[in-house]
Amino acid sequence: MVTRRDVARLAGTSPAVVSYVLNDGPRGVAPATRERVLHAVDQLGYRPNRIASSLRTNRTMTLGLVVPDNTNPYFAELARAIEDVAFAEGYTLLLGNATDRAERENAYIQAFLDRRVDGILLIPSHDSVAAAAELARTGTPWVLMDRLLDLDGVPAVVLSDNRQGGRLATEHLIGHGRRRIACISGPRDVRNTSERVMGWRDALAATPLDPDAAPLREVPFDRFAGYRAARDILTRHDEIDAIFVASDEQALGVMRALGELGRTCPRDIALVSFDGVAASLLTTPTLSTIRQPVAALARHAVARILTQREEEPAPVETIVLPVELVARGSCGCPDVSDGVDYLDTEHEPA
Amino acid sequence: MVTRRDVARLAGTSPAVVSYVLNDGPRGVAPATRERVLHAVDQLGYRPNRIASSLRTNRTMTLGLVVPDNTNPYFAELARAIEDVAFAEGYTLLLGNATDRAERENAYIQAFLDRRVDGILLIPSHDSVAAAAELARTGTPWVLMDRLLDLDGVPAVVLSDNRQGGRLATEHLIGHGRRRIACISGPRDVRNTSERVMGWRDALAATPLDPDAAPLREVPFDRFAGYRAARDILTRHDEIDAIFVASDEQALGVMRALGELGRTCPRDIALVSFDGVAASLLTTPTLSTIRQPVAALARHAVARILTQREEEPAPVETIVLPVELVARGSCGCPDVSDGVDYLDTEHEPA
DNA sequence: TTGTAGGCGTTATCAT
DNA sequence: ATGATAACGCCTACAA
Repeated sequence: MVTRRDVARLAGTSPAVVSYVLNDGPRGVAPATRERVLHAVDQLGYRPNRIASSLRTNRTMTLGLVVPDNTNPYFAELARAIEDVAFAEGYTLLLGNATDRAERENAYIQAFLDRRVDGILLIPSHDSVAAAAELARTGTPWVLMDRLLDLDGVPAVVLSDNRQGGRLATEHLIGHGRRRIACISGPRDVRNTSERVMGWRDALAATPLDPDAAPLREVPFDRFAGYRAARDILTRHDEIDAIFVASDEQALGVMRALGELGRTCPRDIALVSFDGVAASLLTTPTLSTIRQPVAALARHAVARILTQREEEPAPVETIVLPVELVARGSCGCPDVSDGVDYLDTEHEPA
Repeated sequence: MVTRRDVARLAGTSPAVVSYVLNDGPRGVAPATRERVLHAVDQLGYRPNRIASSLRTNRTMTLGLVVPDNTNPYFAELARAIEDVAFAEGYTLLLGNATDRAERENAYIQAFLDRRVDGILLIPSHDSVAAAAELARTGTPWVLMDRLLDLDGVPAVVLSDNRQGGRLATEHLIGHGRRRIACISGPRDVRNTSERVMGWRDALAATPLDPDAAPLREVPFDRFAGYRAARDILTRHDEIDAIFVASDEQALGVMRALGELGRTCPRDIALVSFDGVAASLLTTPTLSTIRQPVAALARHAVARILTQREEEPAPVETIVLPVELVARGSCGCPDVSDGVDYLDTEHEPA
């Protein structure tokens, strides 16, 4: 391994000077020396050892991200957005998949802490975070994403306006003349989900349906669960003419169920879901959905961590970003029927 | 920050002994002392600093993974499988999204090398890997995954039997009585793709179609490209009655195109695709596909890296794993039509 | 069985 | 402007 020493020797100077050149400071270096150093670095193919540097500076230029399930397209897209902004800031991302299990979530947080990451972004799998105390103890900057939590000492939360999204979706269905609107939502111990349900209830006030008696299923965030819930609702409640689904993933399963039950979307059952993942453009009909501002969420979360490093106080704050209804085919709006629109569609999250 | 020193002081012993206890060696510790140390560790909530440890031992217990696009479900599932086995071995995964760009792929490899990861798993975005030389120079264990490469000094490659897969898929379509079978494949500079095309050509020998003249489109690995290619083929070649699509992602776009063009799948156009991602279970009809052995690929790749660390010689090897045809609705086999099968389906990769 | 000390490759301070 | 040198926290060979 080639170290700074070797470079210094070849350039006829001292190791410290090599650092000054490579780090542009904290002290100046004579142009001639600088030149010799740069040349030696090049010749030897020297690359500073970031481990040693981290030990010394207490910075790893690494961020840790824990997601409930990387295989879920929404988290995949969010992770990618986060990685993009982290990369642009010179950071590398450690990734942890909790696979929806608390122990694993915890194990990852510990692993990240042990590796002295500069910050942790956490999308919690459940309503509580076992490692929260540990997190607070070490003083590592962290933010909670996507979901609220009943927890003291959370420095910051970055999420979408879930309630507003649920309301927008449901109101839009009402605008299409639907009055019997069911809801398929995520597990009850995930807070963003109950917010979406509240939005749905808010909007239901304008319909004959009793918000407290309307069909509601709280099931896991995957297609299979969505599929099952839809079959269950539709076989029991014949009057239903629309469903608000709390995630695109679940909506995919719902569409499959509609097909099997001989119901046509949107004619018999209209649908609006939540998230706005790329896959929502590929169903038939295309999925109307509440788009979450993925890129903006990522930007805020990373920015928050980075500033937290520098300044001292770190005021507690909750950042709620607005969502947007994307009306396509599944709600009854015109579908993108001839490839033209479809071809030109930019599906980069805003 | 609490260090080993603090623990030693509280336990009334020396820092070295603390290490011996925590690492189970290399020397024994008297039971009584061990007890006191463990107690002190617990009381202080001490966690060893892995940065310091890494500097000393030259091991980071971290692996780097570079994928072309984490948003592609196949890579997401593969990444997850890799992470699973790495985690089980006590390793944490650094994730790099190349977003299909060579500079970014390169930047990530460099970033991983600088962080002294214990090994790198690389799914190359293109036909060449700029950082290959660097990789060889540092001696960091690495494996190539998913795609072959014309490259000297690649220590190991782990991939599926792409050609066999292409053949299986096409032969199955022929078994359904199809004779005019087009192919939508990945970009030409991605090698696994051309293998799949070769398999398709192999099987075409049993049909009236001239393998060299049969409709073939080589387009990017995303739905939109698949969509466009399908429209293009179907509007030009009226005789086509089946398509072998080189990835599930592209097949999703193909299905959308079929719908828009008024062709029914599988009646008018039968489809078999490649990868076997979870999403292939949710289309209507469900997608017949060549399933890649994701978990096995992950196991082999990680195992290879881990053994490479320990032993010296590291013989060059190419590990080709067999694929499997999953016959569902899109090829003309019975679809999973009433939820029962569907509900019980285990879609965990084998 | 236990304590001491050298060194991993940096960074940054202190003299020169 | 530059050269030496003391940490950073841990591991382990060596001496006691």
